[in-house]
Amino acid sequence: PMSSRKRHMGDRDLPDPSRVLGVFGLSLYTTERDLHNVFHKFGGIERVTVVLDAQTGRSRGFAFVYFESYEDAKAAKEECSGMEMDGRKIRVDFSITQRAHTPTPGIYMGRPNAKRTTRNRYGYDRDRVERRSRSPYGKRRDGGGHYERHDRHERSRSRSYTPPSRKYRRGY
DNA sequence: GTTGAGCGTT
Repeated sequence: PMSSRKRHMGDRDLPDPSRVLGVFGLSLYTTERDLHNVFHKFGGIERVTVVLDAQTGRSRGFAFVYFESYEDAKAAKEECSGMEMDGRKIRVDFSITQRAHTPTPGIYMGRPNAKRTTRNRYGYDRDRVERRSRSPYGKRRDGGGHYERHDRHERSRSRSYTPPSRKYRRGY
């Protein structure tokens, strides 16, 4: 929608305005409830999501706030960026992504009713997965739910998908 | 109460 905005040199990759705000630099103790309390003053909110670490369940220090109207999102962004919450200066911007990532993108999950053996204990055959990633099969049988697809939106946004498990495990 | 850059799970 608003992407027809003119872009100039030096106008980097600013996120397109939208109803979704990304909130960064959060304290680990700031909750969705806290965020709602602050942001709802600017208008109707669809939902607030603090992104949690899958392993520990702790906040990863950022969140997404879905407004019902773009105008309210814009106002909230302008008013709240730089504001202090739980001792931390937060940064608020329009979100780049519009939704959470699809859980399992482009991975062959094996035949749904295949036996789980030692080699296949993950619920899918790992060898097949690797084989496929090097040279994908021509025939895809998406109808059977054998393949989980990366949805179009995400695909167009991300050049190379990196599984969260690898991306966020930084040696410790 | 990590010391802190970051764009996402069910």
